[in-house]
Amino acid sequence: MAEPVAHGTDERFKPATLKDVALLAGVSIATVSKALNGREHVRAETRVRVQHAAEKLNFSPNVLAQGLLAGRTGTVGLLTSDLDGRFSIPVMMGAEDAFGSGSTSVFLCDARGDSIREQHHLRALLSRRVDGLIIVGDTTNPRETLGHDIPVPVVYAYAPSIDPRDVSVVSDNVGAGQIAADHLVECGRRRIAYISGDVNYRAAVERVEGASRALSAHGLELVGGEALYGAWSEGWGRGAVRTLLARHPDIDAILCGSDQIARGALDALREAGRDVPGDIAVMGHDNWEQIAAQSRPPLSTIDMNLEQVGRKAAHLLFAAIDGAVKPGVHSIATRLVTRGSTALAD
Amino acid sequence: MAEPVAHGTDERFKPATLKDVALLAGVSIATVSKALNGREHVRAETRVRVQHAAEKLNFSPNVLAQGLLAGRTGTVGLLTSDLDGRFSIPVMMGAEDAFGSGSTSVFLCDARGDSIREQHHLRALLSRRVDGLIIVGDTTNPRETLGHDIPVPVVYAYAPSIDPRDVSVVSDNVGAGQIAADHLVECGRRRIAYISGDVNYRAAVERVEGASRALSAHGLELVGGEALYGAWSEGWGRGAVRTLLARHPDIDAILCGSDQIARGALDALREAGRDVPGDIAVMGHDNWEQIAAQSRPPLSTIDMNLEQVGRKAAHLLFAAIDGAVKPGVHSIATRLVTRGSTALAD
DNA sequence: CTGAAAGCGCTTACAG
DNA sequence: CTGAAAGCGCTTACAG
Repeated sequence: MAEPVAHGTDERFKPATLKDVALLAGVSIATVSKALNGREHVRAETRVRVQHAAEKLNFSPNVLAQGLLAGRTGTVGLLTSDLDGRFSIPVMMGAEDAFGSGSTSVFLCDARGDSIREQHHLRALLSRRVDGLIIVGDTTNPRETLGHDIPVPVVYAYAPSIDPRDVSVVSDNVGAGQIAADHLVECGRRRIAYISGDVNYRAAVERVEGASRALSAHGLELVGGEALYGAWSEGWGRGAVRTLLARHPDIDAILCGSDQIARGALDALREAGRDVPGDIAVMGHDNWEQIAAQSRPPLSTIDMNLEQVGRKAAHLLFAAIDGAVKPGVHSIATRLVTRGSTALAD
Repeated sequence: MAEPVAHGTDERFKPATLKDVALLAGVSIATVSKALNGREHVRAETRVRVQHAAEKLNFSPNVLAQGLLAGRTGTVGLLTSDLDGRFSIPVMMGAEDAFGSGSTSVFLCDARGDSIREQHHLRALLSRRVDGLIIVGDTTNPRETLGHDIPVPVVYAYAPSIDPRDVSVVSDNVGAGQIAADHLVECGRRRIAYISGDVNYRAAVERVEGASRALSAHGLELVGGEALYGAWSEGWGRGAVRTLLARHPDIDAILCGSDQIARGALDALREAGRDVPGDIAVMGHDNWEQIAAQSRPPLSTIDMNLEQVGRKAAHLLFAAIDGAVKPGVHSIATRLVTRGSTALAD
């Protein structure tokens, strides 16, 4: 039985090159290139012989060399500030999916919210001659631009660039608030309170804005006249519910700025002996599966379609690589997901 | 004011090359190369002149061309089957961190658990002449090997390869169970029950095994003689607690196979009127921040040090690229994280 | 239909 | 100390 030996640099054979294939097939490397790339002016018989030789040698073309010639590498950089985040990951998945199913490979760089590290990665990516860049933010708040002296197209995803001349893709948070409020009204609710998250997040404010706008359209307004802002936590959700029940015991729905807040709200309502959805309906935002599906009752919420944000960013980047693209902020529609917490009482 | 025009392929200037720098500095491209790379045999004065020219042209060497010469690209492939997962992401973060802070760039590929897609990505990665590969699994269960006719070194992370001739890095799940049980015993608990997850997961079984072993060392055993296996969900945690309280009302601690299960257990205990940690201590596994820190009380748990798993995988890959590496499974120690749910009753 | 040659951007012996 | 030449692996006009 052979000793299990790990590969070392020395023993490892180099991959076959055009030259090797040419030698084996008994033709020139130019002919091999043409035969393998489906170019015309190659005799069918020759082409087959070359293909056999290539297969036998397990030949796969060196994409670096091709890229050097073509002036295009077929690579893009995905520069995130937060590999950790629940929100940036789905955006990256969408982008990876859009690129990876084609012949574009993506370089992953995590700047960890540090602009020094971002510059480092940016330089490395440009040295590798990526064809374009996607910048994935860690919050919905606008971020500073990378500038306009970068020699390749750039698309900002999730967090838009603060500079309107850049191309950005975001979820439609105003629309999300509207959809949520409309759903509650359709479920027959009229006394709707809003427990929002951290007021410093644009998403928090925009979702409230959308909800208020939708209620106005129905001749309604938020209970208490405005949303309660706090933190993106279950604790805040629980606390806010207690406040709310004391001040407005007759509410029939609570719209929350996030699923985590909603989860806290559900727990506090249950502990206060209020029935959901019979007595009070509850909704969240984000469609964080692990939270929303596991709450009691399961939570109706808004899916921000983050994978779509990533896919759209990828497509815009392709377009920009191929030519000009209209700058500005592209907004992706969100989607209602109904679960038990807003079930109709029929 | 200038019209905001997005870059198109045509108008975009090509990055400067050695030739451009040579022209500007009035020397040959060979001299530029030597000057910029700190090679000797260049007059100090000349070197400075070249450096100035390079700066002026914003020159950054084309790493593709360098790689073509060197036979090394300074890139690695990170092939995951599950970009979605709470567990694979931290592993990837660790690997990205270890590579990215050096001069290695990482290609991200998500196979989405599909072996066709995995083969597709594998081929693409090899065409790009990556120097090595890290395969990140989606569960702790061993996965099939990629084989041994791959021309670059491969390291498996999180999910080990089923083939002992491969190099794998995993968290020490047996050790995790031991640490958890030891902690409960140190907190003065003696009647410890175990609510595990899905029995088909190796991690579930190994954690139980570690806990049982640690208890034996203290002359104890699990309440009921064995662990309760179920699902990785809060619902299972709640249900199992009810069963447990009915059968063994005198337990003083519950060790759970995951934080999610523990979260369910905590909720059920509260609703049954049992005090945690006064009456019963509760522990989880995974240190899933969002769950563990937000439970009532906050949850003591075991951190699986997944970033370390990723970092270790990166270092092993480096070693393998530079020469031979001892095959086998490398196990990363886990770490106790104490919060309120096991606070000492003093 | 086939192949020799030039060239993508770089580095490295080797002459001068 | 400096530069002309060869070569990494490929593709693309251009001769034959």
